[in-house]
Amino acid sequence: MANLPNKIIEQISTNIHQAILAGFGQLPISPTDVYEAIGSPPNVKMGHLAFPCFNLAKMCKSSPKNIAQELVKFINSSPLIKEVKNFGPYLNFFLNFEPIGPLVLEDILNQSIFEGPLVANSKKIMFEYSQPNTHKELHVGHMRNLCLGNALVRLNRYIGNEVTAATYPGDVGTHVAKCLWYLKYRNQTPPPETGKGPWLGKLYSLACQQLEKELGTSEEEQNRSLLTSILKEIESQSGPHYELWQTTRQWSIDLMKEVYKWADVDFDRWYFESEVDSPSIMRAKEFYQQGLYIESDGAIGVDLSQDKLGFCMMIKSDGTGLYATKDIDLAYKKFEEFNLDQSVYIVDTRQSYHFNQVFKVLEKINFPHAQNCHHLDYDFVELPSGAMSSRKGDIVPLTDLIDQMQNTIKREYLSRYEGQWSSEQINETANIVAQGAIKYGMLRVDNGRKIVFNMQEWLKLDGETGPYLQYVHARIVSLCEKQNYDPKIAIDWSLLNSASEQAVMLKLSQFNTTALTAATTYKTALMCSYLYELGKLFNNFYIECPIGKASSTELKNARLALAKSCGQIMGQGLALLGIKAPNQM
RNA sequence: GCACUCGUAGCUCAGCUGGAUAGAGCAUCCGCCUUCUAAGCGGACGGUCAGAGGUUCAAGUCCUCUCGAGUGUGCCA
Repeated sequence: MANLPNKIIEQISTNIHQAILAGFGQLPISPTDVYEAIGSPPNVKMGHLAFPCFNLAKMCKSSPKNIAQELVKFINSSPLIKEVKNFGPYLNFFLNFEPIGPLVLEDILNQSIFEGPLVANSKKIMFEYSQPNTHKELHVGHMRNLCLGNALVRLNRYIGNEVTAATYPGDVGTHVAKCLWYLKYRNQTPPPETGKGPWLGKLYSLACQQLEKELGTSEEEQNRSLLTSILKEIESQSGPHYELWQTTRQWSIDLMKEVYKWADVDFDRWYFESEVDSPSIMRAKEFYQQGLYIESDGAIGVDLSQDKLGFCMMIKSDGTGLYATKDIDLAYKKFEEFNLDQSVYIVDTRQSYHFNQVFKVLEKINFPHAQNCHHLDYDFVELPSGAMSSRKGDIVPLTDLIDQMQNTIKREYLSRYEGQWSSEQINETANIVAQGAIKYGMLRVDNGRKIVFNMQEWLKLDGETGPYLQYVHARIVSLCEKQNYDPKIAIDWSLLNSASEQAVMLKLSQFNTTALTAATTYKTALMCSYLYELGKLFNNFYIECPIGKASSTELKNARLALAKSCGQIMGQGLALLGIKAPNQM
């Protein structure tokens, strides 16, 4: 059973629906329609909730203004409703906040509001995200994908879906061969004791530059044949290059694991490209024999020109496969292994054509789940100078961002705790705050918009940032501690009657709705702005409503409970974005 | 050429399936720590939502066109 995400609106909407039945008789409008139509008036002076009467007016062939005027007469009194007024075409509700205590805040305080599920039918969804190449350096661009994927996994689990998180590292291909070529035949420096992964990534861009330089020289021919033999050895899993591949591949994987650990990201399944490489060619050949694929110019593939998707090549004229070949095979594997309802690929928008081709091919070869494959595209991260390129070495390494962020946090903010806190605590806090800043920065921007990465901008931590939200949480934790918050004390919710208190309450009631929408529309930015708005409302309440010096103990307790609720939601909301919330900062 | 994405304040971005007076942050300028964390709060300044048509009772939001930016488009991934 799914819980409706907002109990206040649920009650109001049944009330409105009954009023519609009483006032206008049977109309094709359900309580759910009413529930979904309810919104907020432009300001609190006009009410807390609004029901627009436009659709109703259409059904009744009357003006929305008249409908609102009529409908207001049929609204039954309810403990939740203080006053109903018609404002032109709208029916606006002024709420009584006392019942919101037991209805919403107590569920937050005892955490039952987080228990869900929020979806009626749980789906088995796989999110494939983070597809870094081994033998290349991880850069800030990879971070957007990682943050987005992880947040969507967390959000979808929260609303009640059964989620598998998968990663698909590219551990084979010409980039690997180039890197190994340089390492073995050109490199002079020994690998460092620590940080072999980033070091290897730097060799890759040196390799590209070196190969470029040697074009047209006597070395060119030999380089080409070395690259081919490296690739062949890896494929046949034998020879010195294969062994070199194994150890260096592990260096890169270690780096990925380190970053995933830092980012608090866990994968249920690692699909390596090397794992699907040769099976995918076998499968492609079978499809060719079955007549599902055709031959064209010596290559094998599928003609998708009818669908304006050109020719999707599956086997090159030299007999090897491509990216698409592997993705076809992988699609089968995923659904077979996990019995999925839906498979989501989180890959940047440059891959849209590729996935359109792959999904169309799946459809043509009668893969039963073709319709359940979805490419979630997002625009990529670029530098002020343009797109990042590992090949040219024109990237900002992820480790640079993390290090600089942590140093800035320590220097600008945490230095004040020196002597008070242990250096472990300072480091740990810097780590968490850096995580908050980076993740929030990546998640707050809509998927369709590109991010131009500028280090100076990213190191500024005022205003709408992750640390702002973490700060709200830390303040609340400290507040509850200092004022001795006690969950067992009964609260008189009627005492919370100032505008800033009520604004926080109303916002808190919208948490699950936001989580549900963010999860199902794949828009993490919705949760980001929700939490930011909540944070601002809390800060406003914090300034306006003293707790330690409240006029009565009852008022103090009520405010403290409100603050505590806000802290719970903030902590949970940040957790759904994959962001930790420190107790002190 | 064709396809997709984007264009909202000086800069960076919100704006829920069309709904009431388009909102934040940064920057600039004022004010607020002998009171619960000033990584904070309040205020001021700042907009022909790229432009033109259209659909609608209602358009930043939907449709068409124009302009501008980006990406992709058969043997890379």
